[in-house]
Amino acid sequence: MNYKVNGSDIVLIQRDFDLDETLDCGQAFRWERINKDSREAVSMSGIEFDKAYKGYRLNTPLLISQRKIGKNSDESQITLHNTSEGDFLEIWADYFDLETDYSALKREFSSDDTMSSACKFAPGIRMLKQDKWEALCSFIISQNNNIPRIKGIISRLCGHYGGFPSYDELAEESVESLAFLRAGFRAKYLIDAAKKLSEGELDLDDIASMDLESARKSLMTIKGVGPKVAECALLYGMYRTDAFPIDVWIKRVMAEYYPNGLPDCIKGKEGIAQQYLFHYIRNIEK
DNA sequence: TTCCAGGCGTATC
DNA sequence: GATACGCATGGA
Repeated sequence: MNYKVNGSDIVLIQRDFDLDETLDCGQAFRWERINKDSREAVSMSGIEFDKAYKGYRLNTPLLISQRKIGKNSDESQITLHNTSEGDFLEIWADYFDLETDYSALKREFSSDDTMSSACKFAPGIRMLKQDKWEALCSFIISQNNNIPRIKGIISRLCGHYGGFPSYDELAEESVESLAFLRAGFRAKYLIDAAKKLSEGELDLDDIASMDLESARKSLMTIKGVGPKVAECALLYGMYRTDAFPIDVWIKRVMAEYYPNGLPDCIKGKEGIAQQYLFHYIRNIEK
């Protein structure tokens, strides 16, 4: 992994990484695109950028920007602002999955025509390796819900606690005390998940080490966690790339392109492929 | 007004 | 095991 430390910034040259496609594609809900005249942009000490986001992994904040290099290059300069080399190596390199070669991955996927189109449509998608608890909560909230409202609920949750609450904190709450979230019927599910973890009935590190089927079953003992949410918790929170969440959009993909099942070229990486397909089907028809 | 959103619990057959 | 329905909320 190639990077430069420039004062309090970390600078890398990357292909296969677009901030819009990765941070605003429905896998994480705490990233916000910032304007060029915002307070955050000014704090970047005059560094030029095409696009920039601020957000969090659990309770670590980050400001990240992207600038295309040259006219016809597919490379970008990615800058992580106001961070440290320690946080970069311990948190962000892992979070942004920088050790994975997405060019090679997309070549493999592209032996299938639909996957080839999906990869070309958004070549800068990467899987985010999110925190287990944050991902579980996020996708409990996601059920029968739309992305802007998911973001709103999570934003109110973090605003209330001054950061993402621990499961011990959430376990103390009640449906009434969580009314400010306006999460609807999902509030009781969050509380059930928090209680099971807080009381030690479940342990997300244990679940992460289980075989896929046992991990699914274990997660689904939480009220409000069914097949889809369990699959998302495994994929986004535990980087189980063989997990394949099927929501209304992926159902459309299956019906339209894969009536006879998924292609072999995504085997073992179905979850990553799913991210390209999800983005593709949601945006091509617009 | 009705429909829908990164589903799930429950009742019923 | 399959299918039908209700569920909180808010934007289109």
